[in-house]
Amino acid sequence: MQIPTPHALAKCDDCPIRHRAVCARCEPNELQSLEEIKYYRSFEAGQTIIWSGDKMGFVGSVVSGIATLTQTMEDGRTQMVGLLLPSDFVGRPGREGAPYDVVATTDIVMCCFRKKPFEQMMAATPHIAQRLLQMTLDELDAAREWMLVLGRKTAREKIASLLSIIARRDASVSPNGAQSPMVFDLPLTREAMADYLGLTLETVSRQMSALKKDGVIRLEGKRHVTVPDMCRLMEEAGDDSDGGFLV
Amino acid sequence: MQIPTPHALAKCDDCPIRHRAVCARCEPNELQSLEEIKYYRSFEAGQTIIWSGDKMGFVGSVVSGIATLTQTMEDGRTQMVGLLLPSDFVGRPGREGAPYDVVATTDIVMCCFRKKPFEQMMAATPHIAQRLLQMTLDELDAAREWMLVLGRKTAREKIASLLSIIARRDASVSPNGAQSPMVFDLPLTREAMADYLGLTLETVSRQMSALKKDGVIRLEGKRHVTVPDMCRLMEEAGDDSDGGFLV
DNA sequence: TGAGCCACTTGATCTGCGTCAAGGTTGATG
DNA sequence: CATCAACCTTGACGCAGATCAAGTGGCTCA
Repeated sequence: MQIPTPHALAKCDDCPIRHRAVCARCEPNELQSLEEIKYYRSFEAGQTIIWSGDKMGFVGSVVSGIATLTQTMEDGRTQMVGLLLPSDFVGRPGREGAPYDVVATTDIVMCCFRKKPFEQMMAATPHIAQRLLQMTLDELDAAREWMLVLGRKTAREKIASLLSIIARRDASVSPNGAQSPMVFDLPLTREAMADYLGLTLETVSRQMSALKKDGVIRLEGKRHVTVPDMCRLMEEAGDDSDGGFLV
Repeated sequence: MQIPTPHALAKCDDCPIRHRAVCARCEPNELQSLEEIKYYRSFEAGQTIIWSGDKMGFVGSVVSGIATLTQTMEDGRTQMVGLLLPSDFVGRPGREGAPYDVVATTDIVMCCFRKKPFEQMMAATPHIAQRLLQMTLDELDAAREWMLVLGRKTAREKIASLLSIIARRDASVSPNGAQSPMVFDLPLTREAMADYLGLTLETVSRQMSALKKDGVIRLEGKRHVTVPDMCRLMEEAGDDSDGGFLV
């Protein structure tokens, strides 16, 4: 597994893997401080990174791989409440415990900072707190957008919404951008998709088949998706918004 | 309408109406700067405070009354994504437009700061950005808790969850705290409850009747609710969490 | 080569909630 | 006091999606 250079991670928006908590505008001595408290952790697919309620001694960014945030009721019903893709930030400066399980769904590498020193640094470096505020506002927007999906959309619209989010998120990373046709690999099992969408895995499977039959998507194997026409997909999602920041 | 004194609003956690964006720890000159950019606005029940997409030139706190954040699809389906009760913060420092409609559901008074000067002040006063970050994390937790409600709970559980949230929120304000039996007035119509819960108003009405028949709640009129046993209500809500910060 | 497992698909049936429709209650207004 | 409009309740019925169940394809491992 190749680890990106510290330098690349210290950059922000203009870097393919944006370590968005910190920023190219940092002074050299700030970057130096970050270097000193930085380390890498990797997890295998299926491993739980943090259990709900546990203390979380670090904050960090996803370097590669996928993780999910999930909540579980006593009787086992689960709802995914967040999807962490590369460059996404994890952690809650100023908070003790984690409010939900964080689970690696693929092998994953994270770039972490020990929490205490990071918090001290945040207190001393105003623009880091402001940057985190902006990122948290983004997450809040995504969560609220998702509330509309969960509360008001049909199963077919839910699937189309999820595909559209993953496709767009993928496009923002890939070198050729948002070209039709879009091609990507689903990072989630049918069950994980169901947990994200408040559906059962059978319904997910049926709706995927229906979208395929209707030519909205093509499927090679179970995970490799081709979207011949993104506009069509977004219509199916009931999405008029021209691509708000979703996940 | 009696307006609270500026002094009360400038306090934070220990104040009954916590103007949580600022804080008792502010220096006198910071408070003075806040005074200079502060003003009050009131709206009538039903009035839209901000339309989705419009520029929002202020940030502020709810002083009295209730407002909702709602998202709407082209075909008219709507989902409430936030409920603003007294002391809640509205606004997105560093952002231009509003991502959803903000609607007054009762007559409402807000204490506002013009956005530009507030942002400047935030840049100059690190602890304000940190305080806003904490508040935004709270909102994010609430939104994610709500995703579980929307995605996985039954209609009956949804209603019980909403009642439990409002009751607890009410208790944290009222002088006698969370005593059983709890008594409060629903600040929402059946339709607004439905929009919050991803249900129809008929289903809300039916489930309210069912909870009443089963003795979980008592109703005088349509809005005045008595909860003889909060534990019972929280069981109905499927809530094991001992009262996380929800709305 | 075959056994076993996992992720997924597909079918049959059931049910919770939406939809449509008909009242009931309350409070404001002339 | 009558009228009207919100707001709410209740019933009958239908359907989207859950549930239960059987089967498929591809992978690993012996």
